[in-house]
Amino acid sequence: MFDIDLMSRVPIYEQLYRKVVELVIKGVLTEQDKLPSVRSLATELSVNPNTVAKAYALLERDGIIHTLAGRGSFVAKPDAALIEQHLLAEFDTAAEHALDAGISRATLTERLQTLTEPTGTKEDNNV
Amino acid sequence: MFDIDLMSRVPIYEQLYRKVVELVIKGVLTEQDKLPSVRSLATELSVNPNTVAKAYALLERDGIIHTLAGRGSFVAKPDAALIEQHLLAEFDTAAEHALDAGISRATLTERLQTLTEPTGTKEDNNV
DNA sequence: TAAGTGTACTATTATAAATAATACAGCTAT
DNA sequence: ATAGCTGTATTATTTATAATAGTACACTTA
Repeated sequence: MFDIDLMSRVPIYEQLYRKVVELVIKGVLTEQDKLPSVRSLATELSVNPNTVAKAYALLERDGIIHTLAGRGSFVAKPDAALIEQHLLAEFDTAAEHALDAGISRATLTERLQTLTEPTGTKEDNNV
Repeated sequence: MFDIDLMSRVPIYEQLYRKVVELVIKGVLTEQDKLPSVRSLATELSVNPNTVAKAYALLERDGIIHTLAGRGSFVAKPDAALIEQHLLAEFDTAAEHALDAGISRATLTERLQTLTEPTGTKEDNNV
């Protein structure tokens, strides 16, 4: 579920951050879902509790999760607009790079139509 | 020309690598163009010669540039197909992430049409 | 009260990028 | 030939930061 790559150049705490964001985006984690405790997740991943705590702190800072002292961390009300904005920005960047390199808009448009539909990660409610 | 960000998390040698690739893609650097010498570029960037040498070694390894011992480093025959493949792969990834998040294909297609034309980096031969 | 929660703090270790200082071999122009 | 460029290679050191380790505190729940 929260599998990470210890060999990656991107820090573990950042991998965890992205993983949670991804799970929220895909609807696997929804509002008020409880995240694993800092200590339990650290144990599961064979990682230091501080590392998990750092990831949770960043998620809290960015409003992805919220924390109740002594109770745990929970998924906050997802800000769909924010997430969409982020994904569109990444899309724009990639598209602009391609355009700058001389790849035609038509080529990208065609390509866009051929991409596979999303896989059933969102509980298959997209029929 | 080869400006880099010393504060970035991405290593200087990798920034240099990407910069050269970008300049080749945009046509600013073309076949047989001579790159600055390891020592001169290192001085210009206030960076250690070893760092520039590492970037050049990677560029050589990937066939972006070639080296004549004692003469210097020169831009190799650009493999346009390879570059295009790389850019399209990045485009696909960004698009798929957006689709996975529930953003519609139509939204992305529309967005693609509104993106600005490439700026005049390619010597304005794109009229 | 006991056990679990997040948080905070300091100190230490591990890793990798970057630096520093040389040395070597090939080319080029004088 | 020689001086001054080129790229390359090597070793050691410094620096930055991620990750670990250990502890303590305040809160909540059973």
